[in-house]
Amino acid sequence: MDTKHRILDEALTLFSQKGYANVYVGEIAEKVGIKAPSLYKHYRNKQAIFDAIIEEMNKRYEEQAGALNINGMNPASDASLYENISEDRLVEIGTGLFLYFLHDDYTSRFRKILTIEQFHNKEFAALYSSQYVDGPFSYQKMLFKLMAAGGSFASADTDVMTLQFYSPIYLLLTLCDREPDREAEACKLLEKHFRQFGRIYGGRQK
Amino acid sequence: MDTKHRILDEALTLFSQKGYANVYVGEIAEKVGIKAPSLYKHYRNKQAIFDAIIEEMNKRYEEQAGALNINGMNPASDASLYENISEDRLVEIGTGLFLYFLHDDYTSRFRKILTIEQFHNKEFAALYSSQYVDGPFSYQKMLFKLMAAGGSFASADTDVMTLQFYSPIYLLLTLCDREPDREAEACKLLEKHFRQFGRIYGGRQK
DNA sequence: GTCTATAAGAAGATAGAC
DNA sequence: GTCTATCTTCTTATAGAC
Repeated sequence: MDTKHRILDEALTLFSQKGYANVYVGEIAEKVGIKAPSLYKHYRNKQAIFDAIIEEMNKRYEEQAGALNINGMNPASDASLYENISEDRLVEIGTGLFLYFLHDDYTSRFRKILTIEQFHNKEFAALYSSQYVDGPFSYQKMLFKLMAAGGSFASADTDVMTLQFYSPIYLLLTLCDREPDREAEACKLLEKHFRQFGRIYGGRQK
Repeated sequence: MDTKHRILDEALTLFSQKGYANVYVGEIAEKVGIKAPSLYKHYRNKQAIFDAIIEEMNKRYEEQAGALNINGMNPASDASLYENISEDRLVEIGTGLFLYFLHDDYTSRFRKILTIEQFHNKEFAALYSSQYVDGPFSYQKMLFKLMAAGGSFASADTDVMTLQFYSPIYLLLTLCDREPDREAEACKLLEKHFRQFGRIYGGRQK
């Protein structure tokens, strides 16, 4: 990894731990193994480093959407995958979503930055909501609609179903961001949630 | 309100909007209507203002517990209130919990500070979890146990029930902290959640 | 591209008059 | 208790040698 990327990487880590204002340029430089002035050969100023992180994040968001098989243009194409779904598959989807968000190297650090900076301006607030509320919601809601259509799931109000399915994932995700030691506890509770959710809303099992 | 308290109040507002590091002593002083040096007659330094906020918060936490009728020493004394409970009462409890946390003047500002500062040190992380995860959990869990004992509610796994009941409140609370404009949307969704939760777990109606 | 030296400015805090 | 003036320190950023 070249110096420019290593600066971005160390800055991302530091910003995610302390927030933008508490990280000094000299601190980033030290982690990279250079002196502060050298850093200005790669980025115009401190803000430019932060902007580059945001930009990189936006780039990865596209890829992430792809990785999660979201296809906003043609959701019907994914239908076959979810029409007939078992309770185990539900646990698998939920756990996958949880562990992906929790452990993904870049995503998890960036989520912490958004958490810290969310009240600073509306852009950050909107970005946070889009990534950790509205995005997962519309994705999950789409799945439930497909599952209901396939007959393997109850066709209750999908908004509420989605809220009840995703909210525990969200709560435990933010809990583990804050206290990583509680991951095992969270996973145990989460699996119980998925099983019970499956019992409540699950229709004909395949 | 005397100057000392007004300093605390303005500092609380500013810290909750920008975080500790982004608020300057002169800024707090300006809001109060004095010059920065005058502020040092009331508090030893900037950190002392922050510490006073934490202390005040701890004091209010006790009162809050009282307001919510938590009686850890003798939970049975509250039993009569919850033994026979209707779906409407459930909505009332949930909405009350949500609106109390969302709008309480001091609580809501302090929650934002905790949100911003939660990754700074373990004390803040523990405080956040205690106030917005473990506290509400144990309170709500106690209620469900009483309700199950009273026969008005299913006696399912109370941990999962509590998670499924409270997580949507938590998610929508953090959403409204971030985007206050979405409060109406959140309340609508929340009521649907409570009704559906009541249908799922509600036993004999009274 | 990295360094040392240093400028420029911001922010916390103190001194001492009123 | 509040003010103006000032000190000190910290932090960003630049200049210019190598």
